[in-house]
Amino acid sequence: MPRPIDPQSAPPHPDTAVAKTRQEAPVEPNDLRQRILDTARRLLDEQGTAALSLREVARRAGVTHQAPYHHFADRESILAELVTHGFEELAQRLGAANDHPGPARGILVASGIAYVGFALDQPGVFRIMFRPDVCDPGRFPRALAAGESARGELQRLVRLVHGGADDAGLAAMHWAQVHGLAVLLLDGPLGQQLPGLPERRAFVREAAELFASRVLHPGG
Amino acid sequence: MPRPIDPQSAPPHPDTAVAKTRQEAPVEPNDLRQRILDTARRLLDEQGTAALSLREVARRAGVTHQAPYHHFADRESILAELVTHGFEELAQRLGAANDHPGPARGILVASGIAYVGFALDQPGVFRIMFRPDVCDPGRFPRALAAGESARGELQRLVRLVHGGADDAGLAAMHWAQVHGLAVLLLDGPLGQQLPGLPERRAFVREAAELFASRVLHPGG
DNA sequence: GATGGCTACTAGACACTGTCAAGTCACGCG
DNA sequence: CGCGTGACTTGACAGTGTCTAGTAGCCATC
Repeated sequence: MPRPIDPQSAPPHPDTAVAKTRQEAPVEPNDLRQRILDTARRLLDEQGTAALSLREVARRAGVTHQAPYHHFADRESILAELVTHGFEELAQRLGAANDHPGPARGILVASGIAYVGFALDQPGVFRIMFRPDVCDPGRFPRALAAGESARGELQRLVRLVHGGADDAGLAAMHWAQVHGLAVLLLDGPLGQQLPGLPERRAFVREAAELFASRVLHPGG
Repeated sequence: MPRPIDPQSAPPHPDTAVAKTRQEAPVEPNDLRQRILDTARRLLDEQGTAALSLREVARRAGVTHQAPYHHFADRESILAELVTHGFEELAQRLGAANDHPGPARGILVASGIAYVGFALDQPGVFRIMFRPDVCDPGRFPRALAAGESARGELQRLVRLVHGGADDAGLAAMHWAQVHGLAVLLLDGPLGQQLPGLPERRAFVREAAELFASRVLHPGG
């Protein structure tokens, strides 16, 4: 009874011999698991969630359609792993922006650029990171935890920028701003208007500066 | 050769006799087309895009799995029709908010509430309105046009609120704010935090007021 | 009143999908 | 040597979107 691996548990890490003396694959350090993840991420970027089929992933990885099931419980588990990694990287990028020295305004702009930059760099993963129907947070606590770590960085940003204030409304406003910008650039009208990546990045910087100038020195 | 209906073309509107003297269905004013759309919308709200199957729609509508193909070219066409209606309703709601008498601040708040309110009222449709992989704007010009009409209302809002200014950056900032708020409330951490609809509406009002107060009286 | 076309379906098939169950094959260990 | 186990393969099943062929009822026309 070769039970499939539990979702989100650590990989078996079996140190299985690298030199498997296979004929077809010259190098292949064994990790089909990693190859599956990479292939899935590429397919996600190219064609979107709906088009991502486990069988296509297996085909591109050069194995049969059932091989992925030895490393992942089901399709959702693969996506959940990508989502988890995505949130971890997002948190790291936001953290780096927050650690940037300088005035609050610079931190704010850097953070916005980091958030939207992540979305532009990894559109496929970003698109499924906020979709409970694709990756149910209840089923995948590790993904949830990674998401909350990213959220923690955003709250740290708010404290840094607003002089220690820990206002939920302020935090929501910042998150909504960067998230909305990312979504509209990826899939909304802003994206249709700005097809090239460099233009998009320039626009993000501009928008972040505008937002910072409006939000940091309120008058009302 | 009973060609299926062109995508996004007007329905045939055949005025086919209401009194079809069917035994099973007592009333049924014939429009299977409308029933399909209603059923699809309900399924979309309940289970999301991935779970929406044409066959399930047909089953719930009490017809065979091929009946929908007489009214829609394919699955995507059904979704595109829902998206089109969604953008039309969104534009109408935004227009009503813009027409509201009173100061700029009130208009701004009403517009934000209208946008996010639409997302909260029609989550299933809202979720697919900004996903080109679900409804390709190139294939469905009517959906694209409806989207641009909503966008026009948002630009009108910017002009109303910022004294005639027609700044693309300002418009993007506003749209990103309300869109991000909607997405995070529906599928993001804000939604997990605020499970009930009344709390969500209250939060939206609060966030809109905060945003308005910050944005309308900048200091930088 | 029979004919033919039309609309609005039904019925069957196909390739494709995710997933379950059962094999297979090399390897390490007693 | 046998035996379990990890890493697959093979085969099957139900469910899906969509293509192709029908067919039942209505309409105007000859």
